[in-house]
Amino acid sequence: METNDAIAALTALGHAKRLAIFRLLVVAGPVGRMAGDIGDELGMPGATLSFHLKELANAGLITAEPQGRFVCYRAAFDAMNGLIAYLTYNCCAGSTGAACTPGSAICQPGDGC
Amino acid sequence: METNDAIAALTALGHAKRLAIFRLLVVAGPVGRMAGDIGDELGMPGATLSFHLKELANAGLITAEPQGRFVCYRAAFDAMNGLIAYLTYNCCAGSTGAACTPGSAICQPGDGC
DNA sequence: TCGACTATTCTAGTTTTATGGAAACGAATG
DNA sequence: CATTCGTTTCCATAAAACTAGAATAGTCGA
Repeated sequence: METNDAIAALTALGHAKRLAIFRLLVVAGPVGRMAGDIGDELGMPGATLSFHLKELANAGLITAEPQGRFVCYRAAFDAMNGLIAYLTYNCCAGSTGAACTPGSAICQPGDGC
Repeated sequence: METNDAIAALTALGHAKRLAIFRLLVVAGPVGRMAGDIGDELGMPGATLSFHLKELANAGLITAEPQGRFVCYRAAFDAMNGLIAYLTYNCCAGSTGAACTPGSAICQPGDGC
């Protein structure tokens, strides 16, 4: 992931509503969610939702697939992992000190963290 | 990490100069860098640098330690890892499908990725 | 105490981004 | 074809963020 892509992704995520949308899609997984479904769950007007969905799509963080009248949005997991890799790349100049354990904090429900 | 902390961190990082500062400090590791040192390397005026450093510090992404006339800035690795954990938490509702491998993309120089 | 040096705060002007009502668009349904 | 429904675009207003010169505050060496 290039610097400009990382900036675009971080800018897109640095907003309450967009982060909520993205998290919803991350949890939803590869199945994705319909646009209206997202709007209902997050309680935002269609115009506002569409604006933020476009921002996320432009940043490469989500993808849109029209299905008839509906549009299915999905998180772009490659982009998410690429962003994480960008943030932590060459952490502490590559040394493996205690402070630099990128990814060590990743956990899932039930992991006890 | 709470949602508001994550938003603050992502907003702070979603800016070219701040991301450059943060990456510099991530690579620098626990030793950190002096403020003027950062300004020299990134070529930005003192006032602008100070503004962005404060933003990053407010977001909890970096810490400042005055050392006489100088101020040493360091990346807050806990915050970085917490942010990554927030982004990927409960990915795909916890299933371990191929699309959902949070942290799998993390790599260091020489990893061949 | 003085002057040199480092860093921050003040301040104002410019630019960018967010919001949501209204209208328009496209696809399915009858 | 006409209608309905989900979604997007248009637009004007409102709000927030970026930038950097100038002034200020703290620290060190002489």
